[in-house]
Amino acid sequence: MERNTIQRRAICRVLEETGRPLGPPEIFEEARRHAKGLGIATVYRTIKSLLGEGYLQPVELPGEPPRYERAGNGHHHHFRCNGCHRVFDLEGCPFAFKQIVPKGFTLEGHDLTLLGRCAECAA
Amino acid sequence: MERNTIQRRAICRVLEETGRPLGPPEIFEEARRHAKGLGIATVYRTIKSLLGEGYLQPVELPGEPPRYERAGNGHHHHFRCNGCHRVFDLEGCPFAFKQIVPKGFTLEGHDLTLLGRCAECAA
DNA sequence: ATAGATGCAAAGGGTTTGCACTTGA
DNA sequence: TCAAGTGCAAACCCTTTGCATCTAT
Repeated sequence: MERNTIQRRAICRVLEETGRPLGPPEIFEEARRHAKGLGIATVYRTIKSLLGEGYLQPVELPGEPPRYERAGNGHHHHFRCNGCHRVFDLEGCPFAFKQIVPKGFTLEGHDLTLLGRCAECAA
Repeated sequence: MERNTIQRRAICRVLEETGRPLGPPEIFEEARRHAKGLGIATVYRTIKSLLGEGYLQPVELPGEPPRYERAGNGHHHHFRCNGCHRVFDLEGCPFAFKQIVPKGFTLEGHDLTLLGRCAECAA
């Protein structure tokens, strides 16, 4: 992936503008509007390439297919709305997870997802 | 699912004896040893049935296919070993997640997975 | 001009379903 | 006995890959 193609620009633009983690189908739908005839295979290939470049990072939520967001926002977690199923970034992680780790186990990382209703869906 | 078949007994037994969340392939492999000729479709069908009965509950970890464990152990979280990739139950959840929820959002639940090395793999 | 990128269609991998056969009650 | 349950194979869905064509440089 070295060329600056219409398809690649469209995909990056969607991810920039949306500002929240998106899955391949969502990216496909949106990017297609800026790149007529876009194929789903190109979306998958471009995501893979952008991951390799460090432009994107995967957002894996329990029980859901992977989403992707712009990399470089530091350590953070996510909130998934039970109403619209959109995913939002959360800031801060002031939790001492080590206290529930069994003896002998070594803690190397963690994944936290909060669930509920976003501001729009709570209303 | 009303009959007490060899296949069903084998599947339940594996889940009982292992005591940690298992995925369909893992269940299939083990249960096959107690039920010759067991088909993978039966594993999926039986899991679905056992979920419906409340005998099993799903364990969804980020970026991984679903596992299943016996239901009824109350609220808890999981630890996935980066060495052997097995998943263990954790006890306790003394965390105030609400403090990182944005204004206007309503918190209804959470998923927490700790990652690291189990006692065996840490050694 | 030409290697990289794309679109289409076919192939993969995991899960579900249709159907004839088997089996528990 | 006979409907629930099973095994097999085909169908599905999402993702990846092969290949001829297109295109950014």
